Amino acid sequence: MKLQDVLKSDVALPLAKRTALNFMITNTSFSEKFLDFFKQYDISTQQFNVLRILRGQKGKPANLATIQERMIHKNSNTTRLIDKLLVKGFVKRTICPENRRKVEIVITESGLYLLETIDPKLNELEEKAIQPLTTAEAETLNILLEKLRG
Amino acid sequence: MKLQDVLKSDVALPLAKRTALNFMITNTSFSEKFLDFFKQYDISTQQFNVLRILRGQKGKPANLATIQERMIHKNSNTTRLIDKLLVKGFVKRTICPENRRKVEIVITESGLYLLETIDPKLNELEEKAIQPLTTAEAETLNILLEKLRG
DNA sequence: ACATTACATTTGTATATACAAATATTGTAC
DNA sequence: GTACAATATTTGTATATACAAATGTAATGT
Repeated sequence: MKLQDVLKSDVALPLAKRTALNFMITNTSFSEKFLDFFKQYDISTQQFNVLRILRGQKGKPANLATIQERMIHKNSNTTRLIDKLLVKGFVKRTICPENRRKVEIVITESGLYLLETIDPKLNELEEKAIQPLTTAEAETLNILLEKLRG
Repeated sequence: MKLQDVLKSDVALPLAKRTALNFMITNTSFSEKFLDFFKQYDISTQQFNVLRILRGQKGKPANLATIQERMIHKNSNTTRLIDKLLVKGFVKRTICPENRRKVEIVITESGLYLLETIDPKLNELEEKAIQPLTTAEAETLNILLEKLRG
């Protein structure tokens, strides 16, 4: 769908504004797909990301600051996000014995199992999402996105 | 900043996953810029978009359904969003006399003035945001984004 | 040892987002 | 003209996001 169709206008926009709008619109439709996907597993995109970070720790516990640092949206409330995962039994949280200010968070068996269930389905969704692009186009997009971040 | 630096890992990711992650990360840094920008005017990105839609009506009142249809995030609560703009004096809301189920929303002088103040500054921000790309790269990005939406 | 500062997390509060249910009004079938 | 369906918006509720203030703990200087 072209930008003009979304905006219901044929006014020519300057390149910068056009790019910004195209980017936001594409992101909305893109992130909605992932939101819908995770809904069936009753977790949010952020909760999934935290579980993935914890799995990457390979058994080593992570404290809140470490998780926050690696999250895509750093401003969300990590304490309450972990609370949600605790209630669902996907993580364990204990106070760090060496430094009682810190907490140690690890992913549970149940959390690992959830990730294993999600993994192949998510791969499918990702493949499907970039389907409209050829391999070369997708590679170009990656380069442009990294450049855009500066 | 490269994807590996963000993820603090050198594991090679499949193209689809890499693209999805790159896209989300870039969008986060991108939309944060706009969020910060609008903060100084004490409105949200969505509120600004609604004001812009209303200005596009050129005096013709818009009802809620019309606004919602043209919004980028269609799922947000348009009634309460308009409430906020009402309190700030940027819009007026009256019940449509021909069909009392509908409401008629118009932008006020104060709302138009706000947009005129914001416009040039926003243009600057947009220019600055795509600065890392050459004109040709930005054009390519636009094409790829539209393709990606399908 | 005591006060001060730094650190790590939690809590409070305001707003935003998402979706379902409720309300009010209009249109339609009989 | 009354019941029922359709339309348009509002309200309720739950969760998510954003940021500041509060809490509890450890480190440092004197």
